[in-house]
Amino acid sequence: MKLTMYTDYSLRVLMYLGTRQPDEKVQIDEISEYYNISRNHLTKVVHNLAKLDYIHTVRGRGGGIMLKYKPEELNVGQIVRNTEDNFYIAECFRPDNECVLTPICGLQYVLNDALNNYINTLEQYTLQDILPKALMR
Amino acid sequence: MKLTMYTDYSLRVLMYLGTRQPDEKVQIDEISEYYNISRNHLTKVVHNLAKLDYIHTVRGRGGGIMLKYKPEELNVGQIVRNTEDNFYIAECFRPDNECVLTPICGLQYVLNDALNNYINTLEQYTLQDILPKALMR
DNA sequence: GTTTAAGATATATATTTTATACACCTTTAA
DNA sequence: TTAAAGGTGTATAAAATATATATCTTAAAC
Repeated sequence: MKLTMYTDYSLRVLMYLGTRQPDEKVQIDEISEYYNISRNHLTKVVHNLAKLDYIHTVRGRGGGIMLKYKPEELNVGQIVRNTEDNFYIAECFRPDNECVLTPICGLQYVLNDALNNYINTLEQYTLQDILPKALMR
Repeated sequence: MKLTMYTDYSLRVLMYLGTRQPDEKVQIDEISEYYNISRNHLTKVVHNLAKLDYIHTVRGRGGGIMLKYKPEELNVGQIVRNTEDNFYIAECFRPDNECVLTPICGLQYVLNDALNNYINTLEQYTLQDILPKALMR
């Protein structure tokens, strides 16, 4: 059971931006070098974060990215829910489910209950809570 | 975020056995046909369940497998914890972790908290609770 | 108005993880 | 001795995930 790198990287980008001044523009290159992640891959993560309305991107010379909200306004649970796309805990959660038990078994209910508690826990935290305790340069 | 088929199949085998009489031997072939899963693959799952002490296997002619404990004595959370081997939620949980944030960021604590609540929820259920409401033949 | 520095996007490739297949071994009751 | 059962190791396939390549678009600076 693990989250995708996509979610992992999304959180890291937001954390990176969260240590900066609210209106400070940061370049993707800087972040990719800091984490040692390919620039192209990170660009996609960043693009997705912009689509999700978490960050503001500015194209062209002098551009960069910045948080659109304050760290204490960004909920970790929401971020994970939005960036993680695969919540098919077991076969019975998939669209192509072929398990013959599905109509009569109680597993789905139980796994759903657990997953809800997982997300609910994450929702008790904001980006501010997980921010590194040092400025990242 | 999902469990491996290994865990999924393990639960299914236990559920299958749980609908039978306590001392009734069931063959792997029967289960693999019921679920449409390869016999060889299921054999490994079964073997693992035996190692984990959940089932009793009897080799040789007239053999088969059966639950070693009553369904109400088997905890779903324990089963998942024991059959699922990959709980590396994010890179910072892996032995080969290279994330530079690790020493200073609060993500691990938060993800751990959530995972604990996930497992704790599952631990509130027994095999009896998820058993199919019909006998499987 | 051309150059340069930034993000955007589509497609292809590689890597890793997960699942399955194949082949053969061991055990034990009939 | 045979047949029916589980056990085991290795190889292969499939799926999911991550990365690389290449090229495009935008906009400030000169």
